[in-house]
Amino acid sequence: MLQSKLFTKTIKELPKDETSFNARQLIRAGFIDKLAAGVYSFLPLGLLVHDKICRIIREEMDAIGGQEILMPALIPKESWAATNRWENFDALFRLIGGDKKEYGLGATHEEVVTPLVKKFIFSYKDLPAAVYQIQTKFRNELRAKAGLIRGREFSMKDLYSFHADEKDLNKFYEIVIKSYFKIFSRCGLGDLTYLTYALGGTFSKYSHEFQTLAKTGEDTIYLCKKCKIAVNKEIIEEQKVCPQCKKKDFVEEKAVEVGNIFKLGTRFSKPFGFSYMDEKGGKQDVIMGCYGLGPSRLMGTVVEVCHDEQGMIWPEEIAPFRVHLIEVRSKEAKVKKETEKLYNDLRKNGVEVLYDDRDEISAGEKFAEADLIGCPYRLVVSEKTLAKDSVEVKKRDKKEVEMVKISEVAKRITNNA
RNA sequence: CGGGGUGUGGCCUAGCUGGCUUAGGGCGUCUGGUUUGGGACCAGAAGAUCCUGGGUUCGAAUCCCAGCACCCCGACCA
Repeated sequence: MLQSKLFTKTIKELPKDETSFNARQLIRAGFIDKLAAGVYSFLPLGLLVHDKICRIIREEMDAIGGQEILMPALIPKESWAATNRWENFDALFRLIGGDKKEYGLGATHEEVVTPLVKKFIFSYKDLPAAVYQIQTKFRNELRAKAGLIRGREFSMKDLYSFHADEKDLNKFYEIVIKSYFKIFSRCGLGDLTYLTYALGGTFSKYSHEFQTLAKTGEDTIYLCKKCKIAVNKEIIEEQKVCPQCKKKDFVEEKAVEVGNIFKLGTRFSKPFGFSYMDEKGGKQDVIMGCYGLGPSRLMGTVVEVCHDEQGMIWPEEIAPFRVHLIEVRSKEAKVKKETEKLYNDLRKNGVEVLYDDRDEISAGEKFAEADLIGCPYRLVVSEKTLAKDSVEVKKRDKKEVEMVKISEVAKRITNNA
């Protein structure tokens, strides 16, 4: 993309109505814009990151047999009433339609997905099944905070699985855990994210959270370094030992909850009468699991964790562009010509490039913006580099710069070196 | 929902013990010129319901009351 065509701009001052690092940086760099507390627009750069996270999630969900669907956000009161959540779900946005009909905006979708899947699944032969969606969720938080970490409107991937028995659910549940770790690794948070035991499973003793270590995190977890798993506050207050090694050798850490998975059992299949016929012709309740992961929150978490004083440092797979190509303005037409050529050449090689082709902007300003935006590779073309028939290559997370022959740049960048 | 803080051009802000404010500065924007490897420089210009409503006063951005919005701490978080 040509940066001269990008309608957003970066700003020098931090927004005063935000304190969280992720919101400040993302607003400053033109990735998002705030409309109201906990409600943000995604601008071109931010949407690119968000969509890349979603793409990774889709790939990993598809890989474990998840089938993507899209459910409505406008959910009639009757659906919620079936599980007594119309009255009991504090964070539900409730609204009234023109015909006085009441609706709740989708905060979670068990009440929709269960009757939906029930229409198609009747037999043990139809099980197991797993469906997921990526959709905007609404939660009427009493207090939105921390930028993208806790909004009132946010994106969420929710996967629901349906099984003939508990054993099959348990098997799939473990597969999802592995899949989630792949997702977090690909998003650059692999080393910082820990499976965390939490209460709240209606069918099993525990639910599980995925907690990413971050100094600015709102959660406190207790990490068992030996087992590489953690427990949350509820657990440590109840039993004070690691569920795995049964020792209480914990390190207290701040973290952000980036995912949460539950074994639901029959909690939703029972009220909706979702059962199946087993091999002997008997009627059995369907056993369910649900698995949440928020792309927008994940994006905010990455910013909290991956940055330096100059700006963001996007992990390669979710960066808005792989390369930020900077043309240092020159009186010699050659510089623009060569940079344009390189831009086209890189794109032909499948490299995503943000090309700072603006004529009026000083080199220093371009560098500062490149650091702020945080693409993994910065390429600089100038009279200086062209004198050596080269391009300057710098990785965002490294200090060193390297001169690379123009003819070899595309290879160098695509090779992941 | 309890407690605290903040609200001034698009952004960051000064002014806030009332009058010297025709609301000052910086960023950004526009015009002209100079610059050209780390958010450049000079000159000029445009751009403001001082959050909203009410009150006190000869006079309110400034004081009082009410409301709204945003941020932070706590509570809450299927």
